[in-house]
Amino acid sequence: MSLINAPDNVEQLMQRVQTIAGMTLASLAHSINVEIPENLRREKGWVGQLLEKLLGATAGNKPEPDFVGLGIELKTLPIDARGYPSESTYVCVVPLTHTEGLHWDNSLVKAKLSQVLWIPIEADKRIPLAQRRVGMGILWQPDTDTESKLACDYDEFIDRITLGEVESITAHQGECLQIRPKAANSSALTKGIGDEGQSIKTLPRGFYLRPSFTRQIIHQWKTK
DNA sequence: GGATGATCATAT
DNA sequence: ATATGATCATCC
Repeated sequence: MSLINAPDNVEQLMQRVQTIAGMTLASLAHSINVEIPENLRREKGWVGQLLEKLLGATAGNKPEPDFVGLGIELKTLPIDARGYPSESTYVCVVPLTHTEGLHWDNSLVKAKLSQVLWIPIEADKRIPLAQRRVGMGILWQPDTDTESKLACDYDEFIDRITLGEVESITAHQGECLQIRPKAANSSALTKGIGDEGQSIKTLPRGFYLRPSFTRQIIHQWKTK
């Protein structure tokens, strides 16, 4: 695989983004000697990892934005036949212990969502993976109203976790964000807070952005 | 058909 | 086990 350095500045990053826009996953993978799987069934994160390599993302699996120096998080966005996101977007792991004093302003969710480079990717299952094209990236920041909605969701979730209600949180809660399991399987457990304040073993959870949320981002971009 | 809960690959 | 990259599979 070829080695691509981290971009020095936003302009350089966006120039790379523009260069790959319109290209197929097969040609992009080939350009850096990455093998392309038949489908994503066993490699669900393959597209995201390909884009990280192409654009020089550096965070790896560390809990921080992908382009640390630029404060930019990279997210691929699977786009359906109608031109809108078809899946939720994973943000980061949900803290399930030591949640006292946690709030939006000192959260990892805020750090990651303060500036996101969304890369739309064709994801219609009728298109073979190799032939799917990459769209033009969108450098996005939440507006004031959007950020307060995110903050509201986040703080409510943390409140419930602190109160020992983690096991009764479902994906129905939250306007923009939701909490869902994020684990290798249903027997992977982590430490959490029980309903009597005791330590319990529970499923690891992740924060996700609802498709309705990312749909708005795409919609705003299309109509501006 | 869409959303929820479950799962897959990889690195540390 | 925890974190990243996400999509899959099933149920409603």
